[in-house]
Amino acid sequence: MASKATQSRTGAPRPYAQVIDRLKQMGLRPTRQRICLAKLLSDEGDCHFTAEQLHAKATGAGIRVSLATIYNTLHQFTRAGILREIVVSPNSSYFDTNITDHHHFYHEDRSELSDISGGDVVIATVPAPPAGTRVDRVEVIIRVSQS
Amino acid sequence: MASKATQSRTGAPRPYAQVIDRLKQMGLRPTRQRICLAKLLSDEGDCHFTAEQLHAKATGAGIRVSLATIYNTLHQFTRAGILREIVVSPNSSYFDTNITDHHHFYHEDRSELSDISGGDVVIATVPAPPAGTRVDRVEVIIRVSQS
DNA sequence: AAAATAGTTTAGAGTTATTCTAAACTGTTG
DNA sequence: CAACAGTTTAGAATAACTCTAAACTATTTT
Repeated sequence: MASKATQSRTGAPRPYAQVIDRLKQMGLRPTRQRICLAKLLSDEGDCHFTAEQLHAKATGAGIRVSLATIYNTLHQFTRAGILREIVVSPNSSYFDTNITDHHHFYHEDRSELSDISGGDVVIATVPAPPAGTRVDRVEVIIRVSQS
Repeated sequence: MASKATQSRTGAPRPYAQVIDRLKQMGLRPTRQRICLAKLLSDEGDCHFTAEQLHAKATGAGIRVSLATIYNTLHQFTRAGILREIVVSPNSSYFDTNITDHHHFYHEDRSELSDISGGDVVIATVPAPPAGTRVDRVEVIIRVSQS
């Protein structure tokens, strides 16, 4: 029999079960806010957003959650590896639901990120990291603007 | 005979002449603050710093300049192309006196940038920019930390 | 299933980096 | 050197977070 979390007694589908399990796996108590945000993000598909933008979208979707919780949750999700933080603008931090290895275009005039699909950036040569350090990640950002 | 700006009547060396000429070329009035900052930066050689750091260094060197002017000047110099802004940390913006084509290591634990020399990063494939846009710059940041 | 516990959320205050404002100042031009 | 236009600056303002401590809620214990 399926676990209590993934299937109800009645066998009816439980839309939040997967998300709840995932939160538990990452050691986060499945609170209403975290469940709703995780669901919102997983339903959305690959996307990029700032804390403010997520707050607006959550609020618009009827989720009552404070901006402080948005920030906490974004950082927790990032630490847990289900979100990536991308630093491209001095004005605010972006988060990305696509956690596969990939790079970005940054549209300077629209302040928007878009993914560069899979193997479209190939780095032929990577220098050795300075002595005593290891590489955490290689980031490529292609800044573009209206032509 | 050399221009008034680059050589004095007596033929004595004028340490600020070059810097003054450069400021004029970029359409900026050569004020005491701009002259001193430009001199400080050109004497320093390749380096990376935040606004606060430059302000501290200027103040330490006896240059009386406000933080607001540091910010103004950094942006003017960046617009003029003699400085590059590098966005790597959500906490503050960095500037780079090395304006040649190159990339960076970012030391996450020390919050410090270092240059990756010339051809040490080779990008084999660059995707076409999205329709209607042109590429302003390709940035590679290799994030490293103590190993 | 109530009580106890421990982890969460939140409003609002606090912080930090940066920008704005408007008054004082200074380089340039006539 | 006067007049003008561009600069600088102190201090206020803003924006994006982060912190705090009180209220809340999921989980565990009884």
